[in-house]
Amino acid sequence: MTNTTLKLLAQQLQLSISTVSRALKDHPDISASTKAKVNALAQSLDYEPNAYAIQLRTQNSKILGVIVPAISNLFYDSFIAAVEEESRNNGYALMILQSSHKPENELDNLKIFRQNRVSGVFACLSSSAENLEVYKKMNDREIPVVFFDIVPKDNHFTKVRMADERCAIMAAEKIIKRNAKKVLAIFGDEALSITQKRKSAFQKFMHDFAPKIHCSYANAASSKEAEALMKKYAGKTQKPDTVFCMTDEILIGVMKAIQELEIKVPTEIGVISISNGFIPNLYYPHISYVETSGHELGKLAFIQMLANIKGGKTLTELTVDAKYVEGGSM
Amino acid sequence: MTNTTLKLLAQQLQLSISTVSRALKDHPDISASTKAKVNALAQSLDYEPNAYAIQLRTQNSKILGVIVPAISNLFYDSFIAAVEEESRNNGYALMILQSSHKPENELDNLKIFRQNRVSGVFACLSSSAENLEVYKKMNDREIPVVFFDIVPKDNHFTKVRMADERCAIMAAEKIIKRNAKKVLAIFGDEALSITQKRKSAFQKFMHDFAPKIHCSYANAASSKEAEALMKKYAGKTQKPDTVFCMTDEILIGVMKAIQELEIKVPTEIGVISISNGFIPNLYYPHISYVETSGHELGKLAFIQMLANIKGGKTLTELTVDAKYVEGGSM
DNA sequence: TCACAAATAACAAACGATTGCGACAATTTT
DNA sequence: AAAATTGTCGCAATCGTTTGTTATTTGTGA
Repeated sequence: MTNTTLKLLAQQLQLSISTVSRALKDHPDISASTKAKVNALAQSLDYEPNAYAIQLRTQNSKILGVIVPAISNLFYDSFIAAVEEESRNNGYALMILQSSHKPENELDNLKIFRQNRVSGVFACLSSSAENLEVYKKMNDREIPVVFFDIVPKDNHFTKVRMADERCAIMAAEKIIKRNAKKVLAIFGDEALSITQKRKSAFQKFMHDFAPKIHCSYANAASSKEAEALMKKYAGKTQKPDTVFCMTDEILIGVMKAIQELEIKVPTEIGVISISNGFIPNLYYPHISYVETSGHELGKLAFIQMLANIKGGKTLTELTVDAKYVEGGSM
Repeated sequence: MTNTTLKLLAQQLQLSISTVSRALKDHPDISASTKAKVNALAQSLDYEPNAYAIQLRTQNSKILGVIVPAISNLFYDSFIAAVEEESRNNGYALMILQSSHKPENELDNLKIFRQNRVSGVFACLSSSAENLEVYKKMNDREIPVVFFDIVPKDNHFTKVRMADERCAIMAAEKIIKRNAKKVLAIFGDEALSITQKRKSAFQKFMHDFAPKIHCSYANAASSKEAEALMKKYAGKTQKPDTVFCMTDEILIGVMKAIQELEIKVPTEIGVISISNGFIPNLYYPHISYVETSGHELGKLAFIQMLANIKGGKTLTELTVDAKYVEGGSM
């Protein structure tokens, strides 16, 4: 079946294309009776405007692009879910691509976005190497970019992220309150700015407010690494009595080690993490965590995007605040 | 900055638009020297063809649509990740929408897909009410639809899914092997065809090959429900010695109950589930499961889509086989 | 030198929708 | 009754690309 077009409707009604077009959008120039006829036929022929023709004309695609390192990720998929919801409510559709942590994919994806003339892009940097040139190119094309979660240092971009420093500090506060003596703090991929922020904030806070607590700092880029680290430290004579996990991945690895070694939580060891809550609540007792909500972040990002699209430039860095959720592991 | 178009290139080179267009795609009509000049300028002016104009001309959008009940789902997001990867490798981009289990969203989403003239749609039914009219409409428009996971009964569609009956039977086999005496089998949303298939296959198998084993069947649409069910059955005088969980959600609920009641796995109770493996491996001991890979299914779905797009109609139902993964819970 | 064929590039018509402007009637105003 | 206003609608250009057809140049053989 051939698609119904304005042309087809016009022919059948013995009207001009422009009249049909105007009738369909309730233009005052068109008489009520004509409008009725046009609408009736459009309905019965199941007319649906061709989005491509419209965008070619109007230069406005009503499509937003999203780049995440990986879709299969508890944080990002809740972010995406939120953005998708907001988008649909506002008449936008989403085009989602994953960089798989590879800069070359990131470039490819951005190219696809440019070719499809998306109205805006939500981007999460995939690597430490901030090749911001491409993003500047997007700005040249007047395609707004809203960075989320892992954002560039450069101040020329709109950014939304969790209050990373606050998260780390909240965790540190709880650790101090627990009267910990020896802490193992495991952070994520060292190259990422988000890791650096959290780590330095955590370190500074512990140093300033609890210099007597002995802290061991480590980085783990995967579950496996975290598991190995935990096992190593648990084997030492001076075992840690509290462990801090910066990400879900790390928490999973740490818990694998703890379960395998049959260390009791929270009596033998306290556990605290930064998470959206899904993983911490799978364990028993539930792991206490500082909540970072991908959902909240998604909503905020969308608001920023809309502001960017409509009102021109709004170059700011906004953060979503965190809150502590008591499990039973501290 | 205004976007570079063929027109602009043509003006600067004192050539016609058609010549520039042909030069860019290495058409034999154009001389090598002209091609070189055109390519050089296109490069330096960062020319990128307007996807909308192309699609308007060629009626081919190179965009595929995906509808899932929810993006935040361990199974679907691995499916999406796989499809996305295959798509990018084949020059397609993905438009992803979620129905949030609401039929009205499903309709809205399909409308968006039609308006954007996607080249094909991957769909997972969001409800028991199979309102297939919309999908027939897609077929009328010659937009191929590949159903995945939760598929319609109708044979006029292309479908890929897990070998649901096999999954259930494999689990049943393991339960019999374990010498279970009393089994609690919890299935998912009763209205879904996928649930019905798994349940009836499981029931029939248990009935035929182990009629002496006492089985209790139940349905749980959420984690909470599963948790409540497990607690209820654990409180009975005749406690189940084995529990089967059809989904990750159910497993999560069941494990909450088991952990809270401090029931020992696998000595006091055996646990087996159907999953992609992520959740089962978080527990200790690992939960044994029959593996259903969203990744595999995604790859298969993409192959089917490509066949549909290129070779016309291929109306078949393909299934991805499952395998049993030994944890330590049986 | 002329005719004839390649080789090269321009013309023009689509694809489907939007929109400023002008055309023509019917109606109102003076 | 002539002029101005209003209500309806059509014409035509435009967005950026593709592609069938035609026009122009260049080179070849007789």
